[in-house]
Amino acid sequence: MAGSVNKVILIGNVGADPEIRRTQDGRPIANLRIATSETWRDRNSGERREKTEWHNVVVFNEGLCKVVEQYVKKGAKLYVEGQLQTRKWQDQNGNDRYTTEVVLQGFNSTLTMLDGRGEGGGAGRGGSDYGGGGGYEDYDQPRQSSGGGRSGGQSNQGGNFSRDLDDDIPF
Amino acid sequence: MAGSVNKVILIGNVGADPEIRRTQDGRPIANLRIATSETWRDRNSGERREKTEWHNVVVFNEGLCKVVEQYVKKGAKLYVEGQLQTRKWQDQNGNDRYTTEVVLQGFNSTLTMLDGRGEGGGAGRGGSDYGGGGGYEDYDQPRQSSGGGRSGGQSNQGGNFSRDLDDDIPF
Amino acid sequence: MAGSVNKVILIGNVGADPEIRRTQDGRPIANLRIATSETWRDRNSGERREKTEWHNVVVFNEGLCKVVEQYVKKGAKLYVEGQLQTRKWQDQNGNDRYTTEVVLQGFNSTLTMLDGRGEGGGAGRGGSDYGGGGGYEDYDQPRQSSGGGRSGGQSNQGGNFSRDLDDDIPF
Amino acid sequence: MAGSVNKVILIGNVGADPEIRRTQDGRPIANLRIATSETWRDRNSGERREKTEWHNVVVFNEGLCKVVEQYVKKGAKLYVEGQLQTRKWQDQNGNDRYTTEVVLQGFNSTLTMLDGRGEGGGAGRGGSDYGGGGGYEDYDQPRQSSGGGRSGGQSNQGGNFSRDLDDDIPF
DNA sequence: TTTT
DNA sequence: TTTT
Repeated sequence: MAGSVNKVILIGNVGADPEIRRTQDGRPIANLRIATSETWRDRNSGERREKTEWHNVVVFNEGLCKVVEQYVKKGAKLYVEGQLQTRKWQDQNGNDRYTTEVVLQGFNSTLTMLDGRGEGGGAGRGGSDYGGGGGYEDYDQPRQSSGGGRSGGQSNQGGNFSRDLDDDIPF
Repeated sequence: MAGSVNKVILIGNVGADPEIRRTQDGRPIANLRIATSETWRDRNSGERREKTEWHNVVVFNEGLCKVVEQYVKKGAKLYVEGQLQTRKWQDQNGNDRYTTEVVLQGFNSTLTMLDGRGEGGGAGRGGSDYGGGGGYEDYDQPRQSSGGGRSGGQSNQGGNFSRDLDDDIPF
Repeated sequence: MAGSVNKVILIGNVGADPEIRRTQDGRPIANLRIATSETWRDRNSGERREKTEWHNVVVFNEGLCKVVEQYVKKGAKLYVEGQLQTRKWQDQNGNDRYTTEVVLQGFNSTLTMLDGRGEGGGAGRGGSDYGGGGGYEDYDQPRQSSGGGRSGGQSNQGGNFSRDLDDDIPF
Repeated sequence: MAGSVNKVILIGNVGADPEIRRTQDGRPIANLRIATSETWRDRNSGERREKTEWHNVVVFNEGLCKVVEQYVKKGAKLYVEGQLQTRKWQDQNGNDRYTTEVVLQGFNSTLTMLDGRGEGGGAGRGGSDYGGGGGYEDYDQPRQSSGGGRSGGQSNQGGNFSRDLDDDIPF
């Protein structure tokens, strides 16, 4: 289907220390429970009311898994951006069951810490600085370079381009 | 909890004509199935691959329900913006089951038609023009008016403010 | 034009205490400067680099203005959701100039505080509880009520609908 | 700054055939004008009113530039996701001027065609299938492979991970 | 002018 | 199970 978008944006708190597992070939998968909540004042009683929603978040992106592993603890406030995905499974009676998750995988997923908790001071976004994850690693590579860079067929790690304010590009 | 966000944005196609039901007190509820899909080229085989995800969308907003009722048909391409919500129910064996839906309810939900199908040419957004739905009905009311307008206690339907380009506000 | 979306989402810090002005007819307008920044590691030098972007945010929504007035101070971390808007003005030489701002106005604007600074404990979202702002005021009013509620033609302030987990609606 | 988000989402129509220029080292830059508009009914006169907003969109992402070059024409309806960026320049009198643009650059930018115009039937998203642009090229590469894949230092084009429905990962 |  |  041409022209499709599937995006979830959450800001909420992590309900428990994340679980991190590994696939047989060693890739990490992190599972998070994130709570969002709304408060409002009941129109009749005037009481304050609150409703909390719990979200299952699954992180496949390797760089973001490292961020989760190192920094995310119970209670942390996070911004996450991912996709909705429903997977089918069988319960012990062989009945089909469905679970919907927010999946962070691929180039347009993000996880950002919104408080300082559990950190030395850094933060995690898009896997930057963490090695594996579609981040800004080549954001500032030299554009003038002729030998390597993006001209080859193999090195476009994320497809980013750099643009400095003092750039000589006339636009 | 202070500072929480729960937002889903989908662009996709409607899988079937929507069902619209009514509660006992007459409020409409529309249910939609929306498909989003991703295509990519398999890195090894070079084949084009596609994965489709189906989403349950539930519309509680009355104005948006009217839009759905009048304009949304099978195949329509929609933009929807709502919230993730998981509800618990019991299956026939009394086991707890959970279903996650994208809920359009309240002031920051939107539904917009992205093709002309089934329409005379208009579109539905935020319930504008459809009466009940938190839209722009008062967007351009006269700000100078002293008698009516927003000064009363009952008529601020959505809390919008107007700002014209020729406004005399010095900012 | 049918089917248009104009949305900006920012998470950043406020650069200075907000200015709040009033129009001649008494409506408040809040101006905020919000900084977002990206950090990345330079691919060649290995140095950490940072780029900060400053955004002009204008709040027309009355409820959100109250939140700004009461709680937002220099340094606060905010989530804001609004629209892009470019306005034309003349400089002292009579030349046309253009300024692009993030405008919070109307039903799908949001401002949420992401830290506790400057607050007694509350938070501001969509103007809830603050009177004017398209929030959840009627979110939980009794649907069964026959006397008041949403059954009239004039009182649907925001187009919200309520849905409790223990609702008797069969969906 | 830890925990910052700068995101713009637009759905609108392209006002003119895009201009594509190249930097001195050959990288493409596409400039688009995109119109979004709102319609509402004037509360007093009952007339339908419309306000159109024009956005400057600059595409640095190489894969997305190819999509623009090949498929985007005047009148096309697009979904774009990028960042706000204000650049400073000098007018002919040496005065500082500022222009704010929506920049598509890097891993979390997207451009998707929402109509079939000017296309054979395909669509452009995240540069998928178009070579350079942070798309899904390696979405489905074999995870079991030991020789190539993501283990080397050169081939992680976007940092995506694959997850099939029939995956043997126990989660 | 914020923040880390 | 989080947070305010």
